[in-house]
Amino acid sequence: MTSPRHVTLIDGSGFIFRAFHGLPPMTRPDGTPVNAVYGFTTMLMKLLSESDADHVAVVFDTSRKTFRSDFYPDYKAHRPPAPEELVPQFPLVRDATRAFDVCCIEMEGFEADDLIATYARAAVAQGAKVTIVSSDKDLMQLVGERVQMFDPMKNRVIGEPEVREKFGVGPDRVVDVQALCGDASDNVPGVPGIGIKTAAQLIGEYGDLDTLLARASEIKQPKRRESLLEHAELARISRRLVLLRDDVPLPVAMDQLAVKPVNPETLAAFCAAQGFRSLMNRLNVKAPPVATMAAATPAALPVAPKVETRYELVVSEDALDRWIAEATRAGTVAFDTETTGLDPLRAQLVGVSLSVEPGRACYIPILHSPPQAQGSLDLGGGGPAADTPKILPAKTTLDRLKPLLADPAVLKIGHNIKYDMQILAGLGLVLTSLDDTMLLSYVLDGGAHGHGLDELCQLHFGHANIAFSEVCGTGKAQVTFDRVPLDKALAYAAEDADMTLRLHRLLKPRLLAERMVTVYETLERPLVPVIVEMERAGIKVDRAALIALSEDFGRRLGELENEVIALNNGEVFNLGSPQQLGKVLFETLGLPGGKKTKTGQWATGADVLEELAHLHPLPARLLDWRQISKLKSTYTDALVSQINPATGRVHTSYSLATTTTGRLSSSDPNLQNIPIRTEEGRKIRHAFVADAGCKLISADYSQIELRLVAHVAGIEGLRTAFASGADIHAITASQVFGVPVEGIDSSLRRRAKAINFGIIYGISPFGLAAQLGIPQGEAKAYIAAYFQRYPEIRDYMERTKEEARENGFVTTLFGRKVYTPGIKDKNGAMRAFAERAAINGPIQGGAADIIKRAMVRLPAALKEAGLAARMLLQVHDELVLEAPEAAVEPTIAVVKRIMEAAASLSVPLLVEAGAADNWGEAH
DNA sequence: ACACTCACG
DNA sequence: GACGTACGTGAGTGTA
Repeated sequence: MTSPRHVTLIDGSGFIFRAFHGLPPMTRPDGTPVNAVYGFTTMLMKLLSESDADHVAVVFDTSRKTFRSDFYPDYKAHRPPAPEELVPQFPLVRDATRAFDVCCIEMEGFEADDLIATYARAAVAQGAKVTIVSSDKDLMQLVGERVQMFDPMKNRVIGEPEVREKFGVGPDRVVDVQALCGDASDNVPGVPGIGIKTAAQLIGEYGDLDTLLARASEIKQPKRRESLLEHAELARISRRLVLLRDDVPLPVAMDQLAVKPVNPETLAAFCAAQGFRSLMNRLNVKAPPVATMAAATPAALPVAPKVETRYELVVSEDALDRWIAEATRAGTVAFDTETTGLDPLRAQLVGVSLSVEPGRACYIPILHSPPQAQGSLDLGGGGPAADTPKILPAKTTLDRLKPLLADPAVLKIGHNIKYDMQILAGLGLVLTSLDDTMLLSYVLDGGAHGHGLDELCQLHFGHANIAFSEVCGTGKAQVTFDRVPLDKALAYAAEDADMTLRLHRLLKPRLLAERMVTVYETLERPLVPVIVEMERAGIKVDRAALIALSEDFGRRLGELENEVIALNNGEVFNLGSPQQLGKVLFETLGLPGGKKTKTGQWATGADVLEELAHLHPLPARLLDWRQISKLKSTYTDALVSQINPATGRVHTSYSLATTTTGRLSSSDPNLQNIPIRTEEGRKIRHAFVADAGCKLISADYSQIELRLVAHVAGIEGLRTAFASGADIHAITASQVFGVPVEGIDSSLRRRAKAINFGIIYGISPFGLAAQLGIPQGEAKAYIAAYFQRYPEIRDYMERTKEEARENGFVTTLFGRKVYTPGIKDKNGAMRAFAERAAINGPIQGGAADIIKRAMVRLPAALKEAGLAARMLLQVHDELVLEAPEAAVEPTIAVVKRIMEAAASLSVPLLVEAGAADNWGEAH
């Protein structure tokens, strides 16, 4: 480890903005704007090739919230949000940095400038020379004997003379001048009436700011004197704002900044993915062929519904090569896989279809057995075997497809491409550069309709796709796709690829037009590979423990059943039948207070049975029976049967395009509703265990939805409550009921908690009354008291409802649309329902955005920290990871950091994390 | 296929 | 004054 001689620190965030505004718009073949990325990449390339620096880092801002905004909330507060076209470029610039194998440095709570100051000081202390690549005047205070700045856009070095020219004083007095003249763009106040010239003159005369302020009364000009005397404190605050911290703990050690040789292949892959062909030529690496941008850019107009179709069955090497070449030339190809089943871990790849222009597609069979001679049923013309052409060997096909799939310069479009990636991953094939028409539809029209391929084709093109059942049959007669005759397989599979391409041309241009680029590019698309890894990882369950639990539950069900039957005077009935139970309770036993459901049946829900429990012993027994029965059938029995024999783990499937709010959903099995609320249920959670030598880590956001309420609705009382870090429900109780926090008992706290939750759900007196078991009038009074104490919540609710009425949707803080159908329904109940959903939308959806962002960022952060931990599960506000036992502590630190920094709100985000051998104890 | 119930956030 | 309500999911069971 040699000490650095020349350290170059690049102000990444500053550069992005200047490049964005300074360069003409450029887009990638898929429509993503990349002009700032291009500018950054060329700058970095030039710098690395021309500079003699031996240590380099690119430093970024993380969020707006820094230690400065803590003591001066207006600091940089009135900056408009970044332009829509710039947002997707932020992560790409970091990708660019990594493609050069250069360190990205950022730290929550500090600006890039503070980190630069810190590294500069450390470098000088080690005897090195420092170059700061930036033109930001805020960094000029750092210039000195061994520190210079370089403006990469103007190709100009900034040393002491240049600083003097700008500020009229030397670098050591720059902060004093800035403190006086302020900075409108950063909201640094300064002293009113004093500009840069006067400031320089004053500092020149008095030496420094403190002396000037102390002797301000000596100033001759009356206005200037009064202003300085009156605003001395403002000047001191301003100095604190502009003075850079150079004592930040170094997030990355200096020696990590050492320049490494660039791997041309990594760099070429990155450039290819961005469509930077000229840069690849400069790199002297063989560029994967890419079509011209014009040819690859999707047509902006909807595709005519009726296009003549030409579908080709690919059974020769020539034809296969021709299709692959065409896809490569086009730079964009729709892609679909056909398999033997729905479970991607067990299904086998049967064939692949491709499409590069509407109406034209091919199907490449990979695993087709000739239709089995099904006795005498096969009566077709000349017999199937005779006209079944020979298909290419699977290995040939896969070997040829592999480079196409891995080629970052060719965009692969799929519909629910997660599934295809799973299938390919099972064969050791990697798919890079992807788009997903299901996710495009979801971000554009989530909540308006479903996002299945068939549904979308019907909706957008009035086209009915060939039904799967038509090809494979239904029920007992259903066959797997490998048994489908090739002509039918071609018609079905090629149509899917064709339609996927058409949908892409229709939907992708809408992203920019409807301002959904950010949601799609930063939350949805990058999540796909992350989810693929999670699903493939699965989670280990203790089979023996579940079986033992199941047996235990079975015994107790038998006992409870006997008791219930005895209580029904020995009259046998099916405990699982709500209909029979209703008759027993309200007819045979004649218990009072029966309610009917909307279909006229006796209602027998848990709330009803709890009411009845004090009149008769049977309902309580039945509640116990129901609980155990649910646990046994839905969890212990079902989970055991879901264990994948090959991995010994359960692999859920996450749906990315199901919910109306942006949440994920989990199925087959659903691992987002594993019991926890009751003692018996928790035992099931204990059966989710870590692999040998590992621990499970559970990290969950504390009160994320309520924090979002405080932030989105701007509720001052809640914000300060969260900032204090104390028990939020107790504080709410104290504020709403007017009792000091020490006087809050569990009952008051429980009521406050129910109101807090009610707010999230779009509160109503009826709902709150039902939740708390109190009269509606009382609930109404609570709500009134809450509104009184937190008046901003009422504005938020009205504002949100109005937004929904105006647009038909509401939006989350990341810009996701949540549709609110029924908001103008003439039926009052329907409308009220839509209104509550509208109020809930930005809250639940915002929380979903935040955890998605954390999930997208986490894998790289773990990798960067050299940690082998992997994400296994997401449960809306919780992430479950598996980590080697020895690495638990550092893993928790990274997970916490990434999750808490996933959004910067006006309230802190808090993540609580624990580790144990099983999920029950880790939580 | 639908209703009901209940597991989770 | 009555309507029917907490928001978002998925799964198992019974019934038609």
